[in-house]
Amino acid sequence: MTPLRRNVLALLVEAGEPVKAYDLLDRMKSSDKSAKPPTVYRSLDFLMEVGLAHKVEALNAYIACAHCHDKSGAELYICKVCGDVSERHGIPEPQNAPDGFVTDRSVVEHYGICSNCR
Amino acid sequence: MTPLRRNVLALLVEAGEPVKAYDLLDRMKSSDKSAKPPTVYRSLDFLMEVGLAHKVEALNAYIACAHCHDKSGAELYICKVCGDVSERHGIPEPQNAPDGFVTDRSVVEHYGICSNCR
DNA sequence: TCGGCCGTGTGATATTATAACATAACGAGA
DNA sequence: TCTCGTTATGTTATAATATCACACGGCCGA
Repeated sequence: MTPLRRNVLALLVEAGEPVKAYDLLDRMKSSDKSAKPPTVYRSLDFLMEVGLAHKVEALNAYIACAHCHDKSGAELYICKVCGDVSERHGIPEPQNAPDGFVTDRSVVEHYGICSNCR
Repeated sequence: MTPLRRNVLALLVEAGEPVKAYDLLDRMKSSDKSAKPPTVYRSLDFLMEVGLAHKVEALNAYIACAHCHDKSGAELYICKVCGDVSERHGIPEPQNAPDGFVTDRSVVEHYGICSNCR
């Protein structure tokens, strides 16, 4: 874990909600003016690789992993009002996969309204 | 259903696999040289609105809906080798949503290898 | 000490998507 | 018929997201 990557992770944790790559980049620039897109994308790739971050596919945004202990995919519940994300690990095996289909990676994102925002 | 939209749908159906918006645009250009990005994105938005197409979020690509009879979300099984997509409707309600969370829309995409490609 | 790998710096560019405004097509009602 | 409102489309530009390609430097093991 290098300082750069640690910094990106810290920014994600601090945000506590999905952050766009270029927002992250802007925040990095306050400490490191030389930050450029590859800087942030590389760090994000690394963090996702080791399971410390997830991409929220339907938002093109990134979050710190709230569990930090495995690299399997997570199931995300995303409030469209406040942006809050709840994360669940241990997605059940898909029940109705086509015959013989072997799943590597699942993207599961539920968009709705959380109890605080109703 | 206008000719433009019908054409976009036809191209999606013909492709039979996820297609990128700009690929679609290139194909549209063979019949309509004036096609531009908004042309294709508007048609896609419409088709998704009425349930005739889906966006594959993790690929930034679009497919014709194989069921064509409802506008609820679908569960997709996507072969990383051949690109084939199987679609399932009637996703079960999420089992482990946070208390009081009301889901509007679910994105469920499983990436793996289909039986033909093993 | 050298060679290789890994991480980072840097500039450019590719890809995906939308904004903003203009024009056309069409039907409902005066 | 006229004209108004609504919906669809045309057009230019630009925003937002992501990657490529190449250079450099540090670290570590042979």
